[in-house]
Amino acid sequence: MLLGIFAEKNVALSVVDLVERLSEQMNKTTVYRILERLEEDGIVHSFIGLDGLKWYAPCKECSHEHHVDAHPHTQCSECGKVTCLEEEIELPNVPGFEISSAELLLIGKCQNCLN
Amino acid sequence: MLLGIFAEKNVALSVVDLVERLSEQMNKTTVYRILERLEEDGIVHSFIGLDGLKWYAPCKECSHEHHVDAHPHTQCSECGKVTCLEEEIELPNVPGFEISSAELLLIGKCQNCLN
DNA sequence: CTTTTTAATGCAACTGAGTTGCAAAAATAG
DNA sequence: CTATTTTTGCAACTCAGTTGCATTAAAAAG
Repeated sequence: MLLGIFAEKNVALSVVDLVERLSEQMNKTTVYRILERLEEDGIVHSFIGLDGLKWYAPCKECSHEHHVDAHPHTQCSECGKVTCLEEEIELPNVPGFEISSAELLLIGKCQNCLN
Repeated sequence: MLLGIFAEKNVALSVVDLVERLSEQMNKTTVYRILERLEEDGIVHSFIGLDGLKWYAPCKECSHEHHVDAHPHTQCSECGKVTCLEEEIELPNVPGFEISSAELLLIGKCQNCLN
């Protein structure tokens, strides 16, 4: 039922927002716990936004075993909107560092705020 | 004087760590304020780590006008160590989104923790 | 040098996201 | 139906980061 909230599958929601929107249906703690489980099961993925808040979005190709994390997110510095981009990014090769996942956050202005 | 703490210029420090290390020399609030000013002046840059904490590192080519933000950071998921990488990354072109800066966080295991 | 103004610091209280412990409720098993 | 396990709610807590205000230090003006 929680998943139904993600109307567009490439638009992320902050936990704060999710807690707020679900406040009449379930407790804050429960929201946190469900999201935790959904992430473990590869249904959603999470990342940290510009402001340090945690954001969630539905996964397309993730599983419990493998999270396809290397896709970028955009966050509008004006309205705060966060979206997932389709394309995988190419990660740099870092000697002496074994990359397991990556977060690329692109900060800028979204279509709406560009006017 | 605060800047002297950044021993290696490609190793980032969390604000929590900075506050702790400077606790006998200055107040927590002062640390936050100095870092804010240093960032405005292009002396350091900040970003959000894996855990949602704020990290700072000295800039190499930043100025008040232009922050060269598109370099990746690595964070070790075991020991938490954060480093700045030299190379700039190539940002994807996102239609309808005007990118102003970017944060790429590579999560994985550092040299020390790989054993 | 002294006064006035401005900027930098300290302190305490606050904010708000996220966590924890424990009890109550619901689901599942036997 | 009873026993066990899982899920939820609630309240209290933690802790990074912020804010307001008083104090001190430093700069500028006279």
